[in-house]
This record gives sequence, C-alpha cells and structure tokens, in this order.
Amino acid sequence: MRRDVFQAIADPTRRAIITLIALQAMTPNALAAHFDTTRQAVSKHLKILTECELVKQEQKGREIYYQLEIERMKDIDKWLEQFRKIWETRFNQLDELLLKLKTEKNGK
Amino acid sequence: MRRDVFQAIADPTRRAIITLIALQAMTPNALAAHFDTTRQAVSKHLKILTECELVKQEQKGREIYYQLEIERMKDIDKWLEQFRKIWETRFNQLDELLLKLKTEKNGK
DNA sequence: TATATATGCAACTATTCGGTTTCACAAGTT
DNA sequence: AACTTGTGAAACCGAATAGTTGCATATATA
Repeated sequence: MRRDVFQAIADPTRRAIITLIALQAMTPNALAAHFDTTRQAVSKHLKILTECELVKQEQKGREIYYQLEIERMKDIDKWLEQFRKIWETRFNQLDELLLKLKTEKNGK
Repeated sequence: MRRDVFQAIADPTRRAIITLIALQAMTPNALAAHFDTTRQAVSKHLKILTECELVKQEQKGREIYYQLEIERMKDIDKWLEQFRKIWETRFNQLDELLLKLKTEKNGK
C-alpha cells in the first residue's frame, strides 16, 4: 500500500479537500458537508492524504482539525519543473523566430 | 471511464513514459525496453495517455512514434498555481518578518 | 510469395479503489 | 450517570486498474 503524492491527487474529491484545507484547517465533519458522500468516506480520503504526508492534524477537544502540508505540494511542482523547462524553451524559440522574421522584414 | 490528466500521472510507469517522450518521440517497442513489463502493457498506458490528450502519435511506415503533448502538462501547473500563491505568500511573510526583526535591531 | 516485425485489441485475472453500513470509543453536555 | 457528538476502524461490495496471454492486421524484407 505504497502512497505517493501523485496517487493522492488523482481523486477529484481529494483534490477538492486539498483546496478546502489549504488556507484553513477543517474537521472531517465540516469537510463532509461539502461533498455528496458520507463522513466516513471523507475520513478515508484524509487517511490517504495523511499517509503521504500531504495533511497534518491537530486535536482540539474531541474535534480534529486537518490542514494541508503545503510543503508536500512542492514535490509535484518539482516534478513539473522538467516540463516547464521544455515549454519555456519552446516559447523562447518561438520568440526568437518572430524576432528574426521581424528583423528580416525590416532589412528588406 | 473518465480520463483526466491527474489520473493519468498517478501511475509511476506512465510518469516515466511521459518523461521519456517529453524530448523525443518514441515507439511502443522502444519504450517497453525501458520497463519490466510487456509491450502490450506499455501500449495500454499509451492508450490512456492518448485518451486524455497527453500524447500525440505519428505513423512512420509500420512504426508509430509517440510524443508528449506538452501543452497538457500546463493543466497540472495551472492547478498548482493556487498553492504556489500560498507558499510564496508565506515565504514573503517570513521575509517581512526577518526584515522587521532586522529593523528593530538597528533601531535599538 | 513467404516470413519477420510493429502494433493494437480482446479476454481473462488479481489487486486496488471509493464507497457504504455498522460498530467502538473518547470527549463533551445534560 | 446517561446522552449526544466527533471520530476512526472493520467488513463488505461493485467498479476500475494494471498486468498477462493470445490473436489479428499491416508493413517491411527475404
């Protein structure tokens, strides 16, 4: 049962949870109110998110507040980096091409 | 059988395929050589990647070259944007805090 | 033409996934 | 002490997932 961040964000409900708790911590009950599923289902999602350390919890009385561990999101960003490099390079190449065309036109 | 980019990159083999074909197109056979699975399994991954338009194919004789449709990767980047904002804000807040501490020290 | 190569698709299988219902337990409230 | 509330865990279920083997088809090569 190896958990990783990419598998965690594959599910749309989990992505929604992540967005909800990104700015402020929330309890499972409060979260469940946002979805068309049971609290238990949300609890299972939170467990998965906890397993890959995307989420941290803080107990307050009998309530447990879950919040996003935003540092983990950088792992995704880091993976994306290699592709960002590619699309930025291509963008620059396009830019140079346009500049070249412009220069040629002016030279004529 | 709803396909989306996040589900596509959930599988580690598919992520590896994506990286391999990001810079140059490759055939299923050539790809399969990189993994410990059958060519047919790779073919299935390519089908999934094609279904969510992460990959484009070009036929050359009896070979089919697959290449990454890098534009689609920006969808992930776009989703990450909201979190990038958060972690940059926090970074700036830390920055301001340090600046404030420094100023206070100098003022003393 | 006969053969080898590159590929996709169908059928099958074991495992995982996302959900539900039921239960147990701890912490507040009456 | 009795009750309510917030939670996690277990057992179960149908669907999806990732893989396999076997087959069909198209293109190149002898």
